[in-house]
Amino acid sequence: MSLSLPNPFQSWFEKLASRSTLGGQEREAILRLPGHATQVQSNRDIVHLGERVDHASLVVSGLIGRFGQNSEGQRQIIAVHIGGDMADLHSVVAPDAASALQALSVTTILKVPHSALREVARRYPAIAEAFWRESVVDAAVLAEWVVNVGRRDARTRAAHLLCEMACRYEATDSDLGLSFDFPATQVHLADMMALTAVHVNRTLKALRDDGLANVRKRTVHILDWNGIVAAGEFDPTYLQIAKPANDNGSRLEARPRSLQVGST
Amino acid sequence: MSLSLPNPFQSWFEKLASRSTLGGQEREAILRLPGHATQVQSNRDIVHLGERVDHASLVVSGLIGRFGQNSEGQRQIIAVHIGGDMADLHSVVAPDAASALQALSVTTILKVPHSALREVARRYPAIAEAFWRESVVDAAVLAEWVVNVGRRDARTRAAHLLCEMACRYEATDSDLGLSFDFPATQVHLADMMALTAVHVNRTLKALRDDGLANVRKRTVHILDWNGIVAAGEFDPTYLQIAKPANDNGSRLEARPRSLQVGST
DNA sequence: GGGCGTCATTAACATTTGTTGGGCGACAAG
DNA sequence: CTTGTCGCCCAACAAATGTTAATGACGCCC
Repeated sequence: MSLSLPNPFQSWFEKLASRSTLGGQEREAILRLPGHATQVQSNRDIVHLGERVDHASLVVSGLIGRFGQNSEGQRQIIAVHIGGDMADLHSVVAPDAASALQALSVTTILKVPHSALREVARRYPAIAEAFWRESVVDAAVLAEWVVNVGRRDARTRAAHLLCEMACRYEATDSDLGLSFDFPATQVHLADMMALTAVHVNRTLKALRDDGLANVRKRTVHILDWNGIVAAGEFDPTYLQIAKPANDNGSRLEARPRSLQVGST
Repeated sequence: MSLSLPNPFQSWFEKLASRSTLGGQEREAILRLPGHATQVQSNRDIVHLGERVDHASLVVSGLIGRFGQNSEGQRQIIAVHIGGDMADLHSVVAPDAASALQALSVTTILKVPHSALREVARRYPAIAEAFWRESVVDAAVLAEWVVNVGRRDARTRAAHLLCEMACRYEATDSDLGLSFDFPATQVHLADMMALTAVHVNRTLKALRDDGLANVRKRTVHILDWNGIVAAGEFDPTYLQIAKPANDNGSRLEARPRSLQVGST
């Protein structure tokens, strides 16, 4: 299980460095960033809708959801963030929150001042570019969510979400590919997938009955990776997760349907 | 109608400058960017899925859609871009296209080399930040689309889309607030709203019958702005469109439901 | 150890949206 | 002028998902 949470900035840096070229100086600058640790209870706002923030939130452990503007009680989770994710890096350039950030479980975050982030970005252009690229990757995930919610039926949608989370958890710890703690209730899942909670229940039952995945007690067990990838029409390229150097480090066989990341 | 398309870079610069602080030098740098004009026929790809591009596409006139990865024939439009939009600025930091770009009507674009964009970003940190911010605003629009597709019924969804487009067209030309050319077919609209074309037809008829909007012949006429804003639960803040200096320049009364952009 | 709240589960029924199939008008090509 | 295509429009029926309501399991607090 490795001794989780070594230094939150460490794992964030690794994620940045897997997508952007960053040197030793940049590494030092990231690792020396200031941060204020905070623990948040389940279903409590981390950032309120419309609030102007002066810091970004790095998730240390737990689970965070970004909630879209709900009109008449209807909520929609726009994105989720797990340990190692900077949940609102974009707030550095857009401090007026257009959506709320809420803990989906007991979560500990590190509040990182915008001023410090701007400072490292100003000083190291490679970091500025890496920050921009992270925002772009977040947008790519968002785009995939539009497709998921818009054009896939409940079963496919659920399978796709589970595949995405499996890949993301595995990227933080290669042990977590097929079995990971995902502390979201069925109501939360409903808000992610744009379904009702009871239909989520029906759908998860179907996946369980088909031997694809067991989502229970806030833990996800993938029982048949190839099966659930097929059921979810899942292609991980949009996540822009670099392949681990030793490719048997991954329990998850990528199976792109139509495109391959260029390797030149 | 103003003499449309003065200099495409001019209108793009104005949009950038409305959200970011850019000075005279930055202005010059943007205006002097190189660009290769191209005309694209309706329903032709501008960027293919998986293609690696070395330029971004600035829309001069017409309409462009970004298409999500469709699995089994099902298509989903993730975003649309009108004149004055840089359709894939994000490709500068993520050149492998995760989604296709397609013209929805006869469209003319300006291909701007990534090298030139990187150059101005490297040279002017304020431009680098402005580019990042544009990507963040695009992501905010995407987030709103997730909500729209996920949590609003067909009627609300259509009204919301029309409101969004009205605001965006008006931002490019204040005459275009209540009546604008929107050359998307009902099939395109279906792909934007995650409905079938026949249900789009039903829905537009309902909006017409209710005296809210007339969408016909690829032209949109908003008949009752307050009515359609209410029907679409529309709050324009996510678009991050600055208010014009003389506030009676706008035919569109913003009517935020729950939050106001900070004005300090 | 009992009571209480949250979460998961299921059933019966209601509603929205999709599907199929057809017709009509505009327009371009022959 | 004829034919074919495309886009819009509509109706009848089918399927997916939402709604409401009830129950049981579990953990927490007093």
